[in-house]
Amino acid sequence: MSAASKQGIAADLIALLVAVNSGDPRVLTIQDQHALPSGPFELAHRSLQSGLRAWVERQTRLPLGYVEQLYTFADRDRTGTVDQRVISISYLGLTREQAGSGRHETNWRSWYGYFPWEDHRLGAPPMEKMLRAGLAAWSEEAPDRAARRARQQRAAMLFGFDGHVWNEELVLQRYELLYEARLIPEALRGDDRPSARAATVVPGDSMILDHRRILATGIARLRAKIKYRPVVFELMPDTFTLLQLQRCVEALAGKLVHKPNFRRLIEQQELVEDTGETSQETGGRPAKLFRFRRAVLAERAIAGTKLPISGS
Amino acid sequence: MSAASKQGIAADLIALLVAVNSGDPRVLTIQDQHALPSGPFELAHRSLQSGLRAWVERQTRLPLGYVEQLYTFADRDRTGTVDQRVISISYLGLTREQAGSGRHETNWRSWYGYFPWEDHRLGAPPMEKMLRAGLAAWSEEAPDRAARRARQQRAAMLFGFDGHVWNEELVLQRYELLYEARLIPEALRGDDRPSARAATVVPGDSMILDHRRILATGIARLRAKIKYRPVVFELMPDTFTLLQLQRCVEALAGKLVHKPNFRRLIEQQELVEDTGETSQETGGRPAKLFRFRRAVLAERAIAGTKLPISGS
DNA sequence: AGACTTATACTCAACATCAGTATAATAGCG
DNA sequence: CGCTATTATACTGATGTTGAGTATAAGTCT
Repeated sequence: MSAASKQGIAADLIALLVAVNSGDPRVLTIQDQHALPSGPFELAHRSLQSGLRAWVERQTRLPLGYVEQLYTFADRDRTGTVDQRVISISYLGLTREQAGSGRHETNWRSWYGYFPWEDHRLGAPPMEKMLRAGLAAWSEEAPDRAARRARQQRAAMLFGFDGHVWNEELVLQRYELLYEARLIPEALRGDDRPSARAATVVPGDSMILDHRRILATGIARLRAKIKYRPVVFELMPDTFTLLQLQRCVEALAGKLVHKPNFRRLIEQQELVEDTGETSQETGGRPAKLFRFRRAVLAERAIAGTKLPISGS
Repeated sequence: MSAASKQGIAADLIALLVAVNSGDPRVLTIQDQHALPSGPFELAHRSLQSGLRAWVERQTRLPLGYVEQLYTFADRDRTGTVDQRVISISYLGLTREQAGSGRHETNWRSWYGYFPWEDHRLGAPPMEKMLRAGLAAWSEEAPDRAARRARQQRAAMLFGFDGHVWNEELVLQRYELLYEARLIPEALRGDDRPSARAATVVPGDSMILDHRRILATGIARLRAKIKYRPVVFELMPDTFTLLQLQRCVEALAGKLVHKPNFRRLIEQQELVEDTGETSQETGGRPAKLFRFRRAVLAERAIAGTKLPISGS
């Protein structure tokens, strides 16, 4: 049945590189642009992943620890340009923040600059009122009563309105809802009708093409993954205190966790080992410095680990 | 940084279509070939997923319920052909088994024909001895003692040797291990050295190109997914008994589940509703017939559901 | 010295999970 | 007709996990 199409479609590899610095999860963007770094997939590459690793490490000199494929997109209506057809294969990579020393100038930016509504560490963010109003208006536009109710329910579930619990993993679904509700600029591109001017546009920077969607996919994946795989450690320095580790998890998850339970789970599972040293920079009692037990990657890269992400 | 490569790379959409029939999970293959149906991605398609849906429904007339993207491959060394470079974007689709009424002749085949070692419903399968021996031999080939131990441990964890528990989700990792250990024919392709002839080749049909890897990816994804999303119901007829549902889950998971607990979880979560009818075909006491409550898709397409996959 | 901050250890209730057992309703058969 | 085999369905107790709270230790800052 196969017989691949011969009509020359181009393929781009897009890298979503994440680091966490002082309680701020950041993504690498191209200087002065809201764009993720990307490069073409070439015939010389042995595989997609090795192709990505190759040019990222060459161009940014970042030590790429963990890398995983995110998603492959080729939507006609969401690239902005209509004529050219590109398949975008996106990857998530975890690293530690360093000066971008590659040929191209790069920038680390907080991902909450693009998704301010995703940070619930200090409770519901201030713009939630605006979100709520915008979504309510969109619900009202539904043709009939049933559709109206369905929209309201969907919005409430995703954003935690009306007693629904906030689920931090639904980043992509929330983004897609806002897109559908035309509350973000990407949804209005290439539409010149006067009606295209949105009544409300929600705060948060947008990105070129569908890069903000890729970022949403990556945040969602990472928020899910830290709960059952020891990937947080890829973002930490060699030695760290348990509170630093907790702050890193909280930064990613966008919500606070219960300190005693967090410590219990980390220690129970023997994910870390004591270095014998302590950190004085806590402001209070000095904290033990720990080191990730790399051995667990071999022991249960597989079997699974658990991080507690619950209420504060 | 971007600027997509202009060098005409072809993209294929590959469909892994799954149905369950009388305790047997099956995949749609091309008649008389161990190959998954695939079609080219064309410029006319609005998106990758809609492209896939279009040609699958046109060519097979199957009602595609649930569809999700699996993975995108472009490995040079695993396609068999070296000259041509194709990006394979694979999708998983759930359906109900029907006569393939499309233009191309198709076949439903048990996926355990390709992965006999993945069926643990009756305990460890008979070929496990052979697997064990093959993997032990591979471990011995390691250069030093540490590497030898690492190989042994990896094999034991993945296959549940030496007191390790069998984790049914690690389908892909097991396949990749067997590939690395050269215990499956795909690993020997394009290698004409005499040493390429494997001492042992494990039972189980292989497929063209890297299709067996795609199948492994799909089985793994599905086994993980049924635990927290109500996707099993896409594979069930309109009404069914709880035991039928259980058998379906067991067929997918490749292991038996505890009946009382299974029933409790299904009913507790209100995933199904009573139709009032009963089935006489049980051979014993007639069983109530249930229907999937489609409403839960709206209620918590999102919030999550749980299926108990534990010991028998 | 005393207030404040952070680290670390321990306790308890609520809940989910695992596994086993008991009873009900049918079919098949001598 | 009554027995057994088979399946459906309901209940029970032990165990483990999770969420949340409290108490104490060891520093810094004023």
